[in-house]
Amino acid sequence: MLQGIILMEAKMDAITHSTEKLRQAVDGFWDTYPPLWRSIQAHIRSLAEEQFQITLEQFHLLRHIRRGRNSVSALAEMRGISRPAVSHSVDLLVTRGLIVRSVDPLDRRHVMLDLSAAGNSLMDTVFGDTRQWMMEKFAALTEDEIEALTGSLESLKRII
Amino acid sequence: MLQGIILMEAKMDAITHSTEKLRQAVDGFWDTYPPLWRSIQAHIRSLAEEQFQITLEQFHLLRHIRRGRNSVSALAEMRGISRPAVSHSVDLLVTRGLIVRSVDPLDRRHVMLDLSAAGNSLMDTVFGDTRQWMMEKFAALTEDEIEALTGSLESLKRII
DNA sequence: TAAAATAGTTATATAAGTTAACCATTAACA
DNA sequence: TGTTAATGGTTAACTTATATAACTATTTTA
Repeated sequence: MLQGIILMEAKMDAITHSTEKLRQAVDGFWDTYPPLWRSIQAHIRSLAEEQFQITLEQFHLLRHIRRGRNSVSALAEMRGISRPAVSHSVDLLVTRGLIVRSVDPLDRRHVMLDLSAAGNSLMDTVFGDTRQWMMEKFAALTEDEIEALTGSLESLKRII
Repeated sequence: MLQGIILMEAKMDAITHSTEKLRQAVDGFWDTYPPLWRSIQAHIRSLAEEQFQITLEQFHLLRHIRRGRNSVSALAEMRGISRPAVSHSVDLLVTRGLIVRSVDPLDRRHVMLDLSAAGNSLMDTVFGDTRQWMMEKFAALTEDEIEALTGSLESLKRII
């Protein structure tokens, strides 16, 4: 009986310990990622708006189209917004000549979206520039830190 | 001279190597962070909208006010948006009774923003719930991974 | 003390998002 | 096979979030 209590206490200690580390990771996340993400977004926004007159949201739509999400529904799910919202933004991007709509002959309900040549070159520029900028930022880390970061990103990707 | 060329090649190898790792980290970031952030935002959005009828943007304003960014200008800078945009959103939140405006007696240009009791309790609920949810997600990682993650977050925070 | 800077709001406009209602097409099934 | 249900997308009407420009009030500065 006494042994049982001791074991239980040991176990509770372990749980408390682990919970504390989890909480630390979560709080670290909130301290770090939102500001980092905001600075990346700010960089992209100024590039995209100044050089190409598109908004950040439009950039993200183009990004997803480039990665193969080529229907309104898929984009809506990916961005967590409604289909009408995507439809509307797609309108703007088609008007600006950055994407093209075409009907899928295999399922005529489905509208296929693709980047135009202009859209592709815009993305090459914005993404290439942003990657360079991020690499310069990350270059302030040591080799070990970079490796640890890459590993942590892999871990996170697994649990999404 | 020959030795010089060999050294140079060795150095270029080293640079290429490091650049490759940097690029890998940056690409890993883009593969991981946006979907993770999106899922967190989706969680908060449904909580905030369903239980409290506030938008995600409003939640983030409340979050910054709670963390001590108590002026329109500070919030605008923090969120990377214009002061009128903040001013407008603050109006909505004041109307909903979640924050209170008061004039700083030391500088009467400055409007001080604070969470009301209702605003604080809303944030306790939403943030507490979200933290719990994230801890459950992170619990799928091993102890080592959690420690590596916390370390990586520290590294990133340093370079923002 | 006049001019400049700072903090915020108001006015006006656009983009981005919502839900509801709708059309066209395809799939399901009785 | 012909009706019904489901899917993919758009349109309509509305709200929220954002911008820039112009403004008021206050404080700082030269």
